[in-house]
Amino acid sequence: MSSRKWVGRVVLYRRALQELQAAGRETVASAELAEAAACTPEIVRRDLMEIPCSGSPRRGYTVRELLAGIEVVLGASERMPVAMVGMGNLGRAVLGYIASRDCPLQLRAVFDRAPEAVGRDFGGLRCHHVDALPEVVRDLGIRLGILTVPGAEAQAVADRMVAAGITGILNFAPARLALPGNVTVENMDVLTSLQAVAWMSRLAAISRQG
Amino acid sequence: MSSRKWVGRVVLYRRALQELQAAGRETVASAELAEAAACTPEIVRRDLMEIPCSGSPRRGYTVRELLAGIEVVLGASERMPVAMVGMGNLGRAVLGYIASRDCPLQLRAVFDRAPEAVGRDFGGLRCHHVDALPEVVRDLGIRLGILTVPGAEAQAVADRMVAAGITGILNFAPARLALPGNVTVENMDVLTSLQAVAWMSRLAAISRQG
DNA sequence: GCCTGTGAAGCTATTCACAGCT
DNA sequence: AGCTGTGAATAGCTTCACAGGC
Repeated sequence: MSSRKWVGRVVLYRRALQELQAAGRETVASAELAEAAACTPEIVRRDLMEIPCSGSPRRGYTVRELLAGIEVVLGASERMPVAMVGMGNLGRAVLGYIASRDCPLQLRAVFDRAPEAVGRDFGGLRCHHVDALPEVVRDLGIRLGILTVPGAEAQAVADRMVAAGITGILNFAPARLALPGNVTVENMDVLTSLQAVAWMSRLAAISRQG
Repeated sequence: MSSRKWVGRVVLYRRALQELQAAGRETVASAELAEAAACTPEIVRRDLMEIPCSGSPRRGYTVRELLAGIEVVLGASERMPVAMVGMGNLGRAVLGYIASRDCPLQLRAVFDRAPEAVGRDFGGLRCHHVDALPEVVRDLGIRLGILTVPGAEAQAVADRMVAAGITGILNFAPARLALPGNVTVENMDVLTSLQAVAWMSRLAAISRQG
């Protein structure tokens, strides 16, 4: 039951729990977490069966215990190192997200190809030329990469990432990468998602009136 | 069978077909489209059952016919108008995607709250103050919105979008929006996806060695 | 009374298998 | 021989229903 969907929801539970903890709350019911993750209480309870914790009837789950359990399972305490290639608008925007407090990953190296970007400082990291990717990634033992380069360059850069030892890629380019099966790819395809909302909302409108 | 997943794949077929057409190809097999969309030939063939087209054995599908069929079904020829709120790094990055040739949607209005952004030109559009959202969206008949504001402001801005008549939102803020059921929301949650790749790739590594 | 934990049913999406056409 | 089109089987996820504890 540790599927992609499961992780996505658990990350949302974690986020909600952090807010609850900051607000001083001690316990929480599955229904409340369900609201935060836009799912049902049953799903929440099933998801939490994979987490070392137990809720008590009438009171719900202990915020502190649940949060600790989630962080153990997700390995959130490890601050896994990440590399990013492509420091345009998008790269800099993503940089902002990763710097946010509740991100359990740590950006350790950034790369670009453009001479005006190389050597510059981004979020405290000096931008390397993308040719340095193999050494840097290997030296720092980085396994995770974020791809924020233009679509035409995505495949080539991804190949170099994989050659350097990266096994997980968050791909923002509007292209499906062809990579070995042992590499996990998550696509953040803005154009596809935008067309999907357009279609889904139109569909909803049609089925409502029809 | 016109689900969210279906649209996502059809958009990818469309993209692949455009490239094939540009390259002068006349026919294409389901296996080739499957590769482009990272799925199986069977899925492609089932997906295409919703499209007005027919493949012929031994030759496959006619690129031109299939492309035309997809554009009819997706309504890609309409150039549906879109509004965007939040013109920071992220907003400007997304602007670049939407301007790309194969995006069948048209950005018609952009908004921000910051005085230094309001009045500025972004991709040929003069940035409005977010307070003008109701009139502008209503006047232009916009139904689709892109939310690229910081997480803390996302819910408030989304509420205003919905009040102004928007029924589909592409949400980049790391927060689940609470909106009426008739509004379609697609979440592009960078932090969640990043943690998902981290987990999935770690899981793959464990199951490979274990 | 209220909330958790979970078997069982139901649903959706994908894969298998293969008939049919050119 | 090669590729489409599709019934049937399967797998995965979600919802239903309810027993059990505080």
